[in-house]
Amino acid sequence: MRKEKRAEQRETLRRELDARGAHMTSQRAAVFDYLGQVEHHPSAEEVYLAVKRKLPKISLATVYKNLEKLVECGVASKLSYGDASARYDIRTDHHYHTRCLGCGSVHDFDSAQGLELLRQIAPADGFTVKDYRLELLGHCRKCSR
Amino acid sequence: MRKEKRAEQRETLRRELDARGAHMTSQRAAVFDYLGQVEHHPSAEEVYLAVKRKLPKISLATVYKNLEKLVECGVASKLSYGDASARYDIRTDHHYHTRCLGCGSVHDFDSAQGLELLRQIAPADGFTVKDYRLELLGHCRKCSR
DNA sequence: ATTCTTGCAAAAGATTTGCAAACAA
DNA sequence: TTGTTTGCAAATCTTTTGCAAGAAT
Repeated sequence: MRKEKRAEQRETLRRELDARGAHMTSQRAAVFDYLGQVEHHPSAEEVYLAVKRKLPKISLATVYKNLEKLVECGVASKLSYGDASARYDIRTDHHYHTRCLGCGSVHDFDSAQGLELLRQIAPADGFTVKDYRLELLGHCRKCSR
Repeated sequence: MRKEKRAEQRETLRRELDARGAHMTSQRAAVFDYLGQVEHHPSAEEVYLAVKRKLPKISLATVYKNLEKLVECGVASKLSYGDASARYDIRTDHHYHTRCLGCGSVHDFDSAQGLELLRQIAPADGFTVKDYRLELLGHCRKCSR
């Protein structure tokens, strides 16, 4: 990822933290940066192990607290719809996920017409749709052989 | 639900159990029947509490084991994409769910054109789509006031 | 100076497992 | 009779919480 992009993301984070009277800490920044660096959507455990390499003293509880804070600030989202642990995603714009039935990996995919098509699927009877969650289950390139 | 339908479901269960050398027990039947009776998608805990009224000696572990076995037999499915505990659903045909952001309830909804529309959303690059999971988040009739 | 965050350990909630006795085939 | 299932308790896994010390504003 380009440097400008990272700086821009950091600014957004700072703004959102300020708006809530929250502080910026090295642990929080590290968790945030890691989410921004990886292509996939890691579990809290994975974030912990990764950030630990830079900040050996960090605890798993701190990682959980920070992930929750990031979601609260709207700079990350939690993908709880898996079988095991929750995954975290730095994107908050509308997109969907693929989940490999072989290795369990979760990845993004975008669809230009997606939202429009989903709107056509919406039910009527009294339910007000606020958001869509779409996950494609199948096999990734590696696992399909 | 009509009696014939219940009997038909039981037959399917029996067939699938036999095919796997599994046994039919009163606990297993009770768990299965409860799933077939309710309109919503209960958690293991709820199934446990309900079945306990008929079989006071049943344990939560047994309920978990049976729910897993039913999924394994293809006569129920597990809806793990929530924030808290998993939900179980006796339907295995293709349909979708609504999840209320207010009360957390999960319900079915069918869509005639759904599958066709979803196919149009599918990504290309090396991912083989086996199934779709679509959940609509919003507010049910009760919670939207 | 004040408020927030950290790290630790303990707690909590959901689910799984080991095992001897009970049950279904 | 043989293999499966049950019920119990203990174990496991993920996530949350209480709290005193440390860091950010």
